[in-house]
Amino acid sequence: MEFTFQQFLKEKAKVEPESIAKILELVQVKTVKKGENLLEAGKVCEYIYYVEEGLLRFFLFNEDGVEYTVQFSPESWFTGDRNGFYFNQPSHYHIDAIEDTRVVLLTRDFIQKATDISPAFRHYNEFLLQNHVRHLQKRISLLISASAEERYLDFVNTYPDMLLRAPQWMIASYLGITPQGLSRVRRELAEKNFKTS
Amino acid sequence: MEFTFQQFLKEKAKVEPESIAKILELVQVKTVKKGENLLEAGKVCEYIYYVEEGLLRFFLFNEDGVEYTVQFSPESWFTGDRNGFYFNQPSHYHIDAIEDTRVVLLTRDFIQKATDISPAFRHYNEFLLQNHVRHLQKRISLLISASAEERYLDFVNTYPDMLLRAPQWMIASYLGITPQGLSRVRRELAEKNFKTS
DNA sequence: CGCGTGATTGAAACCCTTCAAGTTTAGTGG
DNA sequence: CCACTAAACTTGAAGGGTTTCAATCACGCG
Repeated sequence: MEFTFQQFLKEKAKVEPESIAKILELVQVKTVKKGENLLEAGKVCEYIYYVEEGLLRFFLFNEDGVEYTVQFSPESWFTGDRNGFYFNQPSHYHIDAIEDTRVVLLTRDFIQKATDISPAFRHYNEFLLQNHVRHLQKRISLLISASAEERYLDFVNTYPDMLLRAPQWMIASYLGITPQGLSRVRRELAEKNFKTS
Repeated sequence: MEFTFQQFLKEKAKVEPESIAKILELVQVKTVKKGENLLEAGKVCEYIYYVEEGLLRFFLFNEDGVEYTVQFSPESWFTGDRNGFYFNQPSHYHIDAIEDTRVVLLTRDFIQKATDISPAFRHYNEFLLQNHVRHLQKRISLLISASAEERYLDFVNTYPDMLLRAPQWMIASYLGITPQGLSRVRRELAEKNFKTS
């Protein structure tokens, strides 16, 4: 489950071995308890977070006070308001811990230095951003064209363990439906599977 | 209306004057007539397109053959399947010309060279990607939380001239509603405005 | 003129929400 | 470890927004 930043640098980003120690010197680690907050709307997002262990949620409130979950970030994922971070502007988003979580904090300065030190890190950072775009585009396609049931099935496929780790109302808020709506979708799927099995 | 790639490099990207000629040497210009195709699903997107004049549409078909417009690209916008382009993979998307259009073709090789030649270009390229992310996030927020009417009003605000340039059914497919749905939204808004004026 | 495409309108159907209960589950203090 | 409470989940009924289907209207173009 756990996947440290060091492992990430070595195995995923394939950072040059001689650079790994240099990069690790530059980061801070922080632990937060379940329910604690890492970013709130109105503040500038000062870090990109790498999740070593635990689970974070990236979300926002609309003007009626209703929550919308934008992203779940389990182990080995990055999160943060990349836009507010990049443009140095107050964020519209919140980040909370759904479980006790250990994160690595990446500052603007860190990313500057790490991309200078390591071409592999620079490339992987670019890859991450491209991947993020791909993820967002898929989400838009689903929201435009798929029913609540289809979106739920896709979610289960993409995040198989999230059902066990996040409450259902958060998942509903990710899918863009109400908790009651999700409850019904699940019941209907259960009935279908019962009939066909 | 028209905004050439040269003007873009100079005024928007603020490319170093001595680099502009070098960069311009590396690009090709292409013209397409209304209705012609620049990219189709299944093929690898070989170019990022800069629109000097005209209007392009970036869209996809779902499995039922229904079209969904992902993005409109008028003058001075970039388009292309950045993901397929970056990962060198077949695209899921199509790009068609809605009007007679003149585009500048940017290859992978070009972007590599231009970012080497000009730090300003590299920065602006990164800025574009970040901006793209911002745009996608806003679209997701709207799709999750806003009604068809709210999405339409936001669209009119963002693309004021698109109503005159693109047929209504394309706009509907961008908003994630049916052409009939959009027609009704427009009628209801017209009735409201009539009452309050 | 006649054809095709796009826009509009009406009626019925459908998906999902809202509101208002209940039921279950999880956490807390005794 | 149990009892209590709050939060999460489920369920039903009614309602709203949007789609679907079908018909009609409007317009540009060969």
